[in-house]
Amino acid sequence: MPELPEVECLTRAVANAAEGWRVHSAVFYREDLRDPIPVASFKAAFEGQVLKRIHRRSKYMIWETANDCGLFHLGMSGNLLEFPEAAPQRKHTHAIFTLENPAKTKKRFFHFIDPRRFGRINCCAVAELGGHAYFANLGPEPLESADLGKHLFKTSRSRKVPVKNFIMDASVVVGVGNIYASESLYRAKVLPTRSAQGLTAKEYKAVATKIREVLAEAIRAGGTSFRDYTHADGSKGEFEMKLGVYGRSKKPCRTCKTPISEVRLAGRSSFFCAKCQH
DNA sequence: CGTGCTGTTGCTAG
DNA sequence: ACTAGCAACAGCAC
Repeated sequence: MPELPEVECLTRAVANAAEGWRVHSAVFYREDLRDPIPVASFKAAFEGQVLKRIHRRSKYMIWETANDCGLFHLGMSGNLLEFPEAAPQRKHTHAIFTLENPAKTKKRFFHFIDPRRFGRINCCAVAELGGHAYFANLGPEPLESADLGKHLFKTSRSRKVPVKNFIMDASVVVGVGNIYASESLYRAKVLPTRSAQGLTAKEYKAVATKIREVLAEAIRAGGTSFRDYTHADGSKGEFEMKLGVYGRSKKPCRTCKTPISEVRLAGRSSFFCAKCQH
């Protein structure tokens, strides 16, 4: 499920349900995700502690207690869903976090599910968060970076990779995954195949504006642009973002009716309109 | 049955 | 400094 808008929406939902609640227990069913889960440290850090703040950085959800951070990445197929059950409800449930309200009258169960196991669950001290390997080499948050266009232009001067790969590089800017990379370049009217160093400052300003716009719009739509994004009850969310080009190979461009083109860039499907984008 | 895709990211070799 | 290629995995469309 994960690009930035999906992680942002999920993080807000979890924050609403879990901030101020105490971690009663963290149970792990397997620890061989992309990185091994440090089960003992995680349990030692979190069990019995109150979740003070739940937020997002890049595509990581971060759970903060007074001293520790839990780090969750959903990889390509991960989800963190609330169920009314303390026992696994899905085949690929790898961890269950039982939370308790301050009065100890209610419990909530969050299930970490990830069929492909590209996700991550890790932890570190609050004081070490910024220097953690997951965060040490990240570019700015697009939604918090008002001068993103200037940043992209400056950073791209010696980069020959296709601009689509450039904006997907998390050390350049975080949170632009495969879908929204195609979408923002389509809106900015820039071909994804162009060399990053070939774009002008003006073009990067447009690219930056559209990255921010498309991510904000996807968040507003509830992060439901994905084919298999579902809530715990199986519902899809109330509305779905209308994608301009992603997955629309050979279908008419929504602006000029030209059939949408598809190419592979760095092994990833990439979509564009050969007439609208230059 | 196989084959070739799929939302991520970081390592490797060049 | 920069880049392409690949690896990790399960599920699904064909």
